[in-house]
Amino acid sequence: MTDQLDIGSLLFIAYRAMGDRVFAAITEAGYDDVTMAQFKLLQRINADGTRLSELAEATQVTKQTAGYLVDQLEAGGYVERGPDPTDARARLIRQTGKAQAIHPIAVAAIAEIEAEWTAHLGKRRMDQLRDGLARLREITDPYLGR
Amino acid sequence: MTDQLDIGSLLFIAYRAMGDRVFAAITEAGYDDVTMAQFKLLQRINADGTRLSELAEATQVTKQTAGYLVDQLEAGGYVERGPDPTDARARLIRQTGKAQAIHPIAVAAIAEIEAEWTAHLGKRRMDQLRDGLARLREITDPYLGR
DNA sequence: CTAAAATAGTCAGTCTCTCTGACTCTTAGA
DNA sequence: TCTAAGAGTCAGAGAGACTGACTATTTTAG
Repeated sequence: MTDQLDIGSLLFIAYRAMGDRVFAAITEAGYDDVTMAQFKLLQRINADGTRLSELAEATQVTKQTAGYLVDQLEAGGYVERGPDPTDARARLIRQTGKAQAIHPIAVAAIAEIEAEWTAHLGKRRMDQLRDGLARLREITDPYLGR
Repeated sequence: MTDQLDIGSLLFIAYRAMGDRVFAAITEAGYDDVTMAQFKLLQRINADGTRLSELAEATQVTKQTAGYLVDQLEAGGYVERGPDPTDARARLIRQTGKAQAIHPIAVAAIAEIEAEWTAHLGKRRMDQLRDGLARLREITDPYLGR
């Protein structure tokens, strides 16, 4: 059972390996008050601002959980809540400059890890892996039905 | 940022999609007292019995966390703790028949999801995906250095 | 046009998982 | 032998996730 893992466990092992290292890079760069859960949420906020419900759906947590994480990000100065001009019930969550500064750090860490993975798998297999995962997202990302 | 996700997020989305469904299948089959965290641990117990430290390392949690989960699995009748004949400090954790009965349910659920994924990607791309992930495990699974 | 239903978000409470730190018991090494 | 390392447990704390109940606004149906 240990040697022949299912594809789900294989996905998790790779995800975890990358996630831990990207997160470590961000922490080491001085952003040590952002947690993994907060960072995942941050990644799903787009430039025009994103609603709490959308973030909750994208990250597959309840609105309450998303609200809890946004509270913390707001307290840390990473996001701002503003009104949504099209709907007075809703509020738009936007990244601040502080949050945007994290982006290049994450990108650099990801590039480094991807380079290691490419060195191990070879460029062709790495491209196939990325392509397969991107296509799979079409049927596995609930948020893509937005 | 939402449309062009990094490979880490892509891995997570696919993992989550599979994990949720396998877990739902197990729950629906009546094993509704097993949690996701417990199931992940269960998957890493091999036929000869596995030490707590090994489980902790394989699932990337502390020994305390692994112990907490094993306590619950033991209370639910899914695992048993026995002595390790080769080392009196250690104990071997073994799956009971009840835990083994979960296995075919998980396998069936995984097969169903993989069939859907194969239908979407095509057999060639699916095989490449599985192959890529398995090879990646060589450098991303800390437990493989056992 | 108004009343009912749906949607966006918050507040309160709880539970699970995870961690750190301190401890015991056993084994292995100098 | 006796000291260091390893296996596991106990205790305490915090993060993140949930359900349920609530307010305010928008949409839909009659």
